[in-house]
Amino acid sequence: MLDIKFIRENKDIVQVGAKKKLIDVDIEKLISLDDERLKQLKEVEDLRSEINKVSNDIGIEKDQARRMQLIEEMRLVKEDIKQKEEKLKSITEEWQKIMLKIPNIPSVDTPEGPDDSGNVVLRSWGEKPQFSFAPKEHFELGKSLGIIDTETAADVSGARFSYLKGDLVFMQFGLIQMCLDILNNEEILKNIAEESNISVNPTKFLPIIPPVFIKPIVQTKMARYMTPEEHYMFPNDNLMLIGSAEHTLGSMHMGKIFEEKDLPIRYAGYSTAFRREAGAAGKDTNGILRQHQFDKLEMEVFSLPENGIQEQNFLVAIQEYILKSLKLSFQTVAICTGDMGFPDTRQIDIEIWMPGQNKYRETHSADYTGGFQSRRLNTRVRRSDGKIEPVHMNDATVVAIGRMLIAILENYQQEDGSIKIPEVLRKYMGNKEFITK
RNA sequence: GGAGAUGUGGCUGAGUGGUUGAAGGCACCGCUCUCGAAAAGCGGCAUACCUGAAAAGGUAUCGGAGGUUCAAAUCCUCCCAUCUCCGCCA
Repeated sequence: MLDIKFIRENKDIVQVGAKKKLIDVDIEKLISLDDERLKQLKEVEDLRSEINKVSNDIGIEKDQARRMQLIEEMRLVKEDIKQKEEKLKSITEEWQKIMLKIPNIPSVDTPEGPDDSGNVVLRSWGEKPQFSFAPKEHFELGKSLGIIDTETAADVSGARFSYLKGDLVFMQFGLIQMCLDILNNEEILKNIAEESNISVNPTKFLPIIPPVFIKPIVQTKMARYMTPEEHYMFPNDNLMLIGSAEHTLGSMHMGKIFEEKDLPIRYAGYSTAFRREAGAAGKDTNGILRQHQFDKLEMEVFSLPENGIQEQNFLVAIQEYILKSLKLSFQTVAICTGDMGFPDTRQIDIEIWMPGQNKYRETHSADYTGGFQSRRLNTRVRRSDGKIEPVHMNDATVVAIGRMLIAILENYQQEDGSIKIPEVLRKYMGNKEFITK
C-alpha cells in the first residue's frame, strides 16, 4: 500500500493514478477519514498518558485514602477510553478498507490506456519463422506426439489440467536447468547488463524452492490476485495455494530490515503455480496455455529504491537474453495503465510469436512494485545514514512452463509433426535433436 | 497424532504486577589513546505512529490475539512457532 503521509501530500497524483488504472477510490473521503482518525487517536493517547502517569503515582502513594481515590478516578478514565477506543477502531477499520483499495501509482513512462489495446510495443526481436506448410497449434502437436494428454487429465482431475510426458518433461527440466545456469553465472549476468547499458550489480540469483501454501493474511500483503475466487483455499488449515512463487518469495523477509550494503538480494524461485482461472471460463481451453497448475521459475529482487527501475530493466534484459538463446521471436511490451497489475508501478511483458495461433502470446511479465508490497510486508532497508525506508521489489518470470513449451513446440515444429529441439537445450536433453513419435 | 519444555532488542541473556523500553554481555557506530592496529577507557545504539519548525514530548510494542487490573514482560484464556522424546512417514 501507499504511505498515508504520501497520500496526504500528493492526493492529486494518487487520485489520478487510480483513475488511470480504472480503479475507483475517493481520496478526499480517505483524507477526511484520516483527520477523524488522528483526532480520535490523540484523544485516546492523551487519556492513556494520564493513566500511565497516575498509575505510577499510585504505586508510590502512601496515603491509603488518597490511593483509593486515585484508583477510583482512573477507573472512570478507563471507561472513557473504552468508548473512545471503540470509535477509533471502527474509524480505523473503514480507513484501512479504503487504504487497501488504493493501487500503486503508474510510473511516468507507463502508457495510458483503458485495456490491453493501450499497451505499447517497445521493441521486437527475431524473424517470425516461415513454414512451407500450415503450422499446427501446440495441442495438436503435443497430442500426436504423445507428450501432452489433457483428455486423461480431464477425466482424472478436470478441465485445465494435463499430463506432460516424455521429452516434454525432459524439456521442462532442461529449460529450468539452463536458466538456473544463467542466473547463477555472474559473468553472463554482467554481460547482459552491459549489453543493455544497464548499470546494476551483477549479484547472482540464489535458487529457492519456496512453499506453495501461504497464509491468506500474508497473501494480502503481496496485494496480488486479490479476489478469493482466484485462489485455491483450504479453510480447514487457514491456507491457500500460491498463484506464483512470487507470493512466498516476496514475503520471505516480512518484518526484516536489510542493511544498505546487503542489497540487491536476488532470488530465483522454482515452484508450481496454482490458479483457479475463475474469470476465464471458456477462454483458451485447448491444451496447456491456461492451466490450473503449472511450474514456473521466477525472479524476485529486493533493491534500493533508486535502483528499482534499473533492476526491472535488468530482469527484462535477462528474459530477452534467454529467448534470444532459444531463437524465439518476441516483442517486449509496456503494459498500459488500464491493463497493469494493482501493486505495479511499471509492468513490462514479453510476448512470444506463436505460429500455430498466428499471434503473439504473453509468456513473461516483469513487475516493478516499488515500495508498495514492501510497505505492507514491512520489509525495509537501513540506509548508510541510518534512515529506514521500504525496500523496492521486483518480480519477473524466467520460464512459465506451459507457455514456454508451447512457444517451442509451435516455433520448432516440422512438416512431419516432429519438433526440432533448440540447440541450447540439447545438452540438457541427452543431445537429442528431435522430438518424434 | 501423543507427552513435556521454551518463546524478551541484530545476537546472547536478566527480569519480585508499580519510573523496566527493558540489567549484563557480544556485535555495531563515534571519540580518547596509538605512527597505525590491537587492547583499554568514554559515549551512543529498537521500531511504528501522533504533536512539534526544531529541541523535545506522548502512545504502542517483551511470539500473536483477547482478558483481568488504577498499573502487565510478569496473572488468565486461546492461538502460533521452536526444541526434546514417542508414534507415523518420502
